[in-house]
Amino acid sequence: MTLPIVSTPIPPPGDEIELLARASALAGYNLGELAAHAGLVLPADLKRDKGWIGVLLERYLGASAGSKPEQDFAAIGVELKTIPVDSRGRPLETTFVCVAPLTGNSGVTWETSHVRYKLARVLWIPVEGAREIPLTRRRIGTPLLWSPSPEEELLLQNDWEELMDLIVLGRVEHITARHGEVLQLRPKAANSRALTKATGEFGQPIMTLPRGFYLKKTFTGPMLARHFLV
DNA sequence: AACTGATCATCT
DNA sequence: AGATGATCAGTT
Repeated sequence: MTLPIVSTPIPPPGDEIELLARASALAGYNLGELAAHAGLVLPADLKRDKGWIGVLLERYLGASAGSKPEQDFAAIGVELKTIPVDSRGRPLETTFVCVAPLTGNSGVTWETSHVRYKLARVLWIPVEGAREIPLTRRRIGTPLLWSPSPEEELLLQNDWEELMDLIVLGRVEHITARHGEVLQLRPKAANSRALTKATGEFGQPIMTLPRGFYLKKTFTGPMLARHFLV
């Protein structure tokens, strides 16, 4: 297996087969090898570069880079997610999905939600994430091209509806990360001083911490496990 | 081990 | 301010 040339931006994949082939070709390489081959300087750790691995893999796979509110592979409708895993392939972190809308939610439904859109088709790439492993030696795992099963989608929908109901009812500040079986709502902000508009208990406008939807490890764990078992 | 709030970089 | 890419680190 040989690494693709990445010194020049590589074109988006034409279809899922091509995308999966590119991702599969990266499996087994470590971050030091991929960084060197791409001519990038690997950070000492991820403390100040939390999205570094995601950006690196975007580059190798031909994702439309940057911060556009679109899927990573818009043309083929696929989202890319790297997920840090332990030695047994279990997730080490929750997975950010998208920012939660805290205002203007009258009439929003699961069918039209950003969560459903983002998760409709995801290329999961596990990456060794144990902190004992130096960043340079952490290896890329086998990719998984995934869509939620009917059961998984129902779990997601139920949680999304529960959380959105609370938001609409002005109870966003009462929501904890325990609400939801598989989806949780937590801060997603530059820092604790960042505020956004929301609706309060009495329907009044309030300023609160921006929130995001995250997939719990109890969701992504079994999802990955099933894949690597089969 | 899960939860929880906080945080970092970059771009539009 | 809010989107992209997420992980850190203390507490329970």
